[in-house]
Amino acid sequence: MNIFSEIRTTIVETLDAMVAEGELPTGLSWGAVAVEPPRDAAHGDLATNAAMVLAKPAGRAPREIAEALAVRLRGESEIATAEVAGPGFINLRLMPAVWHDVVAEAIDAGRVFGHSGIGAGQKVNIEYVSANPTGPLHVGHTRGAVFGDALASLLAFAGYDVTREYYINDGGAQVDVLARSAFERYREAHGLDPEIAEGLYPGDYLVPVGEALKEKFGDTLLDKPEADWLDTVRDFATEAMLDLIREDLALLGVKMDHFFSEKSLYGTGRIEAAIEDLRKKDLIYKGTLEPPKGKVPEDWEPREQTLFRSTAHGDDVDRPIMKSDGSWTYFAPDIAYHFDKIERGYDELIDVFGADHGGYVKRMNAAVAALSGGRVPLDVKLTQLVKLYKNGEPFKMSKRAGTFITLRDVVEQVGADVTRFVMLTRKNDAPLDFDFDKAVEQSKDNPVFYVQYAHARIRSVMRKVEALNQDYSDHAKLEDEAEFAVARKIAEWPRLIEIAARNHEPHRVAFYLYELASEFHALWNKGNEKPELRFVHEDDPAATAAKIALPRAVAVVISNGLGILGVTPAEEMR
RNA sequence: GCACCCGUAGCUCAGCUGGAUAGAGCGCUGCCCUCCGAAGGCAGAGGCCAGAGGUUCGAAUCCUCUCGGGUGCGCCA
Repeated sequence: MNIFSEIRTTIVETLDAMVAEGELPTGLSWGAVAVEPPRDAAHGDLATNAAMVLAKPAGRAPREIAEALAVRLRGESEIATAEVAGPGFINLRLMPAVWHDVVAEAIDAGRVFGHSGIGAGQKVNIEYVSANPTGPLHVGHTRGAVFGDALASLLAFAGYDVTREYYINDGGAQVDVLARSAFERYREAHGLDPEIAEGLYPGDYLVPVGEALKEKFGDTLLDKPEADWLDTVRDFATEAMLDLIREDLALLGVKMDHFFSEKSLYGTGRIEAAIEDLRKKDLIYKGTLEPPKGKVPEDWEPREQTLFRSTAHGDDVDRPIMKSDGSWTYFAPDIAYHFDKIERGYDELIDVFGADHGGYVKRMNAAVAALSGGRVPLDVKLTQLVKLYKNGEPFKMSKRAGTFITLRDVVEQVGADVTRFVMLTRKNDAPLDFDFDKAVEQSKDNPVFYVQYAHARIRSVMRKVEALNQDYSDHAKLEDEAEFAVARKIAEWPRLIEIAARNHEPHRVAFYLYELASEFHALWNKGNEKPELRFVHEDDPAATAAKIALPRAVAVVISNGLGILGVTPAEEMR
């Protein structure tokens, strides 16, 4: 049940009646008619812009339409008052019974409260993390992982059929570098001095890989030329890194449905097939690119390359898909990968990249548009940098100094729940400050705590009620403005889900939960002055039954919201 | 040089695809515990929404330009 869409339906039906009775001209469209929470709660529970958007097409003054519409709306059973205000808004107040029903429905629906049909079972593929399998995940990946995972949960909650996917970049030069780095650790395991040349990965997370290589291969690889061991070591090390990454993701509570290997595209004709598809659409040609303006690379020289005509689909320049030596650029398997996703029948694709990959958005969009013939939309979400702080001081990361912060470091220090929530307290495309100390602070400055605290308070109350053995029903009896404020906020939940899902913005859920918690804490505190607003009345079971429903409904929504964010609701604060 | 993202209270940020007098938190000022968890709550002060034009009943939101910050720009992924 979504109050806003229900009332909108009522309004549209009323407008239809006005047309039928000649009060409005025929041929009007209701598309722009919106029902929203008013900016100022003093205006009412809901507001509609119907009169203003219809004024021009109907050729009537907005306030005139508003008055006529308001008169009719006052006759509706859910509507208590309908007032015309400002340039032609109609402010509505709903009958108390409506809010009582909202509370009852939240409790009754439980974990499916807020589920939406807007997804309509459409298949969405969301690709995230996709870090190179060359080492453990770091903080930047953490944000992408949390964002992608929460977005996936949000879309599933909104009725989409979601696949969570990780693209393994195991086909390029960087996994060869990994192999050489691991080989040095393998030599080290045999008591030889490792030569970690410039450009190799120096991290000691490869030490165990070297030992495992020794375990498996003994000294049989030791004196062989690189050409003999490269494939073997690369596959071994890549698999080890993937295990590491899977462990890291598990620490965060992220579980992928599918890992897709770039390497699996090579030697199977799949890249060629994707490129052939583009070629048929006359989007592949040989040509020479202009050097980039401004910053020309030192070794620039014009080369003829095989190019994808991405400019035909909105890119700024055409992009090379083949190197001058005839091998594919990274972009070619990327095209093939997205072609594969399209062929798997997804209705919509989402890619979550780090902001430093912003330059690829247009070409990916161009590729997907071309390959799917415009059928499949691709939304690329970029996650901005995470700046780490400790005690309010910026925390400098340096691979050399060994102060490189990994996902594991963060989760071990503050926990997965806190990590996830904090990562979602900012829009994905805004930089995020992450302060280790503030993240675990138990005060209202800390939104994680603040929301958890509200839930814990409710659980505490419920334990008390259960101990009293009092009966309680789903039906609330709301009297005070603070109670209605909480109920109104609960009623916004289904609408919020739709907005957040439509915009691919899970951070909205985090902000909403903060607001809901705030309304709840305010009501709780009001119980200090007005004992009748308290939830538990030890000697009056009827009063308890009337008051306990609202906090139960709040707990349902917080629990559902945190569930989308991947955060466990707290039973108590310790 | 070009493209993308960003610019909102002293600070950190929301702002529901164009709505009313632009909202929170921190910080500042003043209040509230014989009471289910005060680990909270209430109230006050604080704004030319970077700037200038434009679109219309109406702009923080859409378009153009300017200024300022970030990111990226062939044979690395």
